[in-house]
Amino acid sequence: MTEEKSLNFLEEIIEKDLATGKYQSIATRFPPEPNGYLHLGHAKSICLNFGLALKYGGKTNLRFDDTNPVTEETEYVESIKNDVKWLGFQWSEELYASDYFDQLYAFALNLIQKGLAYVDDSTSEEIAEQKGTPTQPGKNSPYRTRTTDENTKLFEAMKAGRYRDGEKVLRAKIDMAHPNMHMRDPILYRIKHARHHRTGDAWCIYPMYDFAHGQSDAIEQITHSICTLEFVPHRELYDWFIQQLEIYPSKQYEFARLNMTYTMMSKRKLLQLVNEGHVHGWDDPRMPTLSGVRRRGYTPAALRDFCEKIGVAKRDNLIDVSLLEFCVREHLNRIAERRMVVFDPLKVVITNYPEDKTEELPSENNPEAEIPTTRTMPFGRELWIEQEDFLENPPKKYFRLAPGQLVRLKSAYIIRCEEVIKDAAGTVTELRCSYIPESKSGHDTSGLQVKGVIHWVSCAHAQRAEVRLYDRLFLQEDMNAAEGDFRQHLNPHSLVTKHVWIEPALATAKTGEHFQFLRMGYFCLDTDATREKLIFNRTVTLRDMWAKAGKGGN
RNA sequence: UGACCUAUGGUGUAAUGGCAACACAGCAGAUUUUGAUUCUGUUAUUCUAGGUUCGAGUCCUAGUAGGUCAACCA
Repeated sequence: MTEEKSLNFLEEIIEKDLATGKYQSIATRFPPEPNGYLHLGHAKSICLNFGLALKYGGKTNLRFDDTNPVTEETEYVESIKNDVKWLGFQWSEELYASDYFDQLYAFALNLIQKGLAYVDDSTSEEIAEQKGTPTQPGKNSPYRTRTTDENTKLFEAMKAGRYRDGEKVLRAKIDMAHPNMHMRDPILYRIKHARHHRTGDAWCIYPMYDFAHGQSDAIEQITHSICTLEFVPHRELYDWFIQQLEIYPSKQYEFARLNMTYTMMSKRKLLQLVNEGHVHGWDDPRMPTLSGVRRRGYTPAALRDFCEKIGVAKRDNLIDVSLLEFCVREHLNRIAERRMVVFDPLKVVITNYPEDKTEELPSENNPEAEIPTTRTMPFGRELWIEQEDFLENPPKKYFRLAPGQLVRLKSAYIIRCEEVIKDAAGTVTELRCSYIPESKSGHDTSGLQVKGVIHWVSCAHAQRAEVRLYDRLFLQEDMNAAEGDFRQHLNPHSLVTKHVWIEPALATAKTGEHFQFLRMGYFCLDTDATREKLIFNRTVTLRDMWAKAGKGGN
């Protein structure tokens, strides 16, 4: 299989840079701000940055962009490291923008010396006023003409803590009429008397993103600094600092962020969902966070495959969530062991099966496995089957149980429905069936051809468990375009809890294991589960052509 | 009424001036002790108008549409 994969635009740039000898090897970085949990959008960035370095034999740093002490916490640092590792990537160095505070301060002084930065006493409102608008040029600040000496002293005083928050800022001196708003004397440093998660109280001035990011890249000699499209206008500033400071010329490249149908990726709004109790936490299995999808049962391999499949480009996109589900199913189909679980039980009594008899019937764990293994399932006279696997008046191509009709109990026998028992209200409460002894799975000499195969559990041996069924969090396909408050688009049925009957083998299920509940979907043990109370999350449903055709009823 | 980015099936992504392809989704069929998986087939695509060229999805110009930019956030 000669797989001639075409290159994405970043791979093309890198291959060219390597071919021309511009770089001997490449260096990328994944630069999250530790102010929240990572989500699927970050996964795309992680796979990109680490994937590129892996492919071209380079390195990737994990760098925390921690220049704003009031939003950042160590808790987030730990969860981010955990998520990156879980996704399957190993960073070269763990670094922090705050590692460079001394260096960044020196850079600022350098700019002041060159007459390219000044201390401004304007209020934030005044500075906003001076900026102008995209269609109108800005105005120079009255403090723009301060001398180098004055600026140096003032900036040192800012650092020394002689001013309150907001009293002064350090600004670059560029061009207040520049067509790019980011070039209109951007703020370099602001005063924040706040405790930083790593540097504590050592600093009361903190660099802005634009004054920290490119320089951090330069310090680490990042060759390809890859970020999302909204940073395109920042690139000019990024290059300007590097040029004026005469430091390593890292280059910034931008790609389109991930958008997914029925999903929202905004950190701020996700935080709102958590804080307002619409979900049960950052790791709620309905959340698009990595901790959420992990708990739900998505695998790192499936996520990496997904990131590979969605590709990388510069145009806005809205990825169909069914592609993600496809990737998850494809992986789980290979690795998940099969189990039988009855969600809505209907009792079946096999009238010609001895009351005191129990058989241990082998059932294959995974038909996809190279080396097949089996477990045994106890079979007895009384069984639970799924309510929807019986219909008193079945439509044309209904392969399941109906009065007088045959079905196979998976890995067991073929049974025939002989009698339907109902309660006073006319609800079916029990089926009395006969089994065909010669139809035993693996030793079938009955010669019967049965189209329908259903799952079951033995009443005498089945155990209880809770099952949590998840559906999309939002009803609107494109949440970026959704009108009104995003919360009004929440799906009220995104979580449905059921109490089900599980086969005995499931009693020893462990966290991190993946199962396919036959015909019901892929499941994993939830982190809330205990030995006494088993709880399973539905990771994803199975494809279901029958239900899709609307023939499943209900 | 500015600057910048983008425009290929329903959704993504390729095609690097030379036969518009791959995946998902959809539809149809075969196989199947999961109406799963697997396999086969199938529907559907270059924003518009000019230009360059033997030849344009690709290059140029203009238009149109969508997105981004005016935090002491990142």
